[in-house]
Amino acid sequence: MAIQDFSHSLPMMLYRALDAVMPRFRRIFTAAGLTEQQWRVLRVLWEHNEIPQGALANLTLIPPPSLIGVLDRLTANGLIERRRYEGDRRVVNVAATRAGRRLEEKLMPAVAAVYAELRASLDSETWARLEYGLQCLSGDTPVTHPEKKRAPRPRTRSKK
Amino acid sequence: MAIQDFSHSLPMMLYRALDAVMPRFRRIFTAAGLTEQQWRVLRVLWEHNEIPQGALANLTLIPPPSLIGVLDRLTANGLIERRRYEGDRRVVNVAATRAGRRLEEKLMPAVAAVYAELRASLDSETWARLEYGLQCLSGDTPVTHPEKKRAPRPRTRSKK
DNA sequence: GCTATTTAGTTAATATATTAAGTATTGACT
DNA sequence: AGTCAATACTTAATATATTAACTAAATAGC
Repeated sequence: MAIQDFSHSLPMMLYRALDAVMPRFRRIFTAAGLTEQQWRVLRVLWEHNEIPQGALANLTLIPPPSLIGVLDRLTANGLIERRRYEGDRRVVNVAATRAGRRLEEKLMPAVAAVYAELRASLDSETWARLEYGLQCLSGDTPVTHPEKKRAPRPRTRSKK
Repeated sequence: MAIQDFSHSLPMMLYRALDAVMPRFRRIFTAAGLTEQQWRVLRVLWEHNEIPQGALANLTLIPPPSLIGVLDRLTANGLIERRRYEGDRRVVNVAATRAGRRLEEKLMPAVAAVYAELRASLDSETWARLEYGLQCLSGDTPVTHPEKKRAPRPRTRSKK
């Protein structure tokens, strides 16, 4: 018996989930002339006014060599700007321009709506367990366990 | 208050999970001179002796325009071959050559080992719930519910 | 029988991913 | 101060993704 059907392997299930989920979002920002990676960069810049390029690569999951081109095109479109950090001249900081920031109000409502719709398509139990499993895979220590809600911390025992 | 922290959005969690999981597999088949997409094609061909290109695109999640090039390179390396199907001359069937099939015995053991290792890194409960959640997202009616069993629904493969 | 439409595959243009190598700074060390 | 290694980014080469348009073969309708 085969070790595992390829289509039901975890990586393929992850890819299929993304394939099912992303198109709905993509429609929104491609309509605004953005690619998915450009969207990710802006999304991060709205949360961090100014951020070094390396940190941006980590948060967007865009590999540094790819990020170069993404930032080039965003710069060409006047949505971001790069500023060399004087404290360490190897570092390039990135920030959204006013035009870049304006896109937040223009696009976030639609994206948030799709996200709410997506979330509503699963019951909250399934959603929570899914997030938990994904965090485990990512090596990200989850804070909440889907099953046992962490009891409100007992006052008598402070240490584990 | 922000609707949702970008880094904890479901799409980014899915991407991070893949980023965490894939490198371990990738090392194995890049060592054999295969890219990830080439690997996926072969993986499917080992399960289906001969398969039309469209079905191959669906199973590998490689978009048809990309598949062209992937198959070109696999053909150039003597690992697969394309045969036009005489019953419907629009169809191109793809099959692994002997050299392509030989790679299965060469690579599967290592891949299976990594997969077992991956699976062992989560407890089986978490794993089952993760799979369930991913199937829900993919619009794939799950056959097993992590908690309660459910009757399978008739399943139609819709694209788009 | 002939046309319009659909299907399976392909090509083209632009944007990204992947890997390796290269550059400029910085920091550590002798 | 001078060398070496590490850091942050960049460039280069090849492989894929995405979208639209295009071809050939099959099918539906009339």
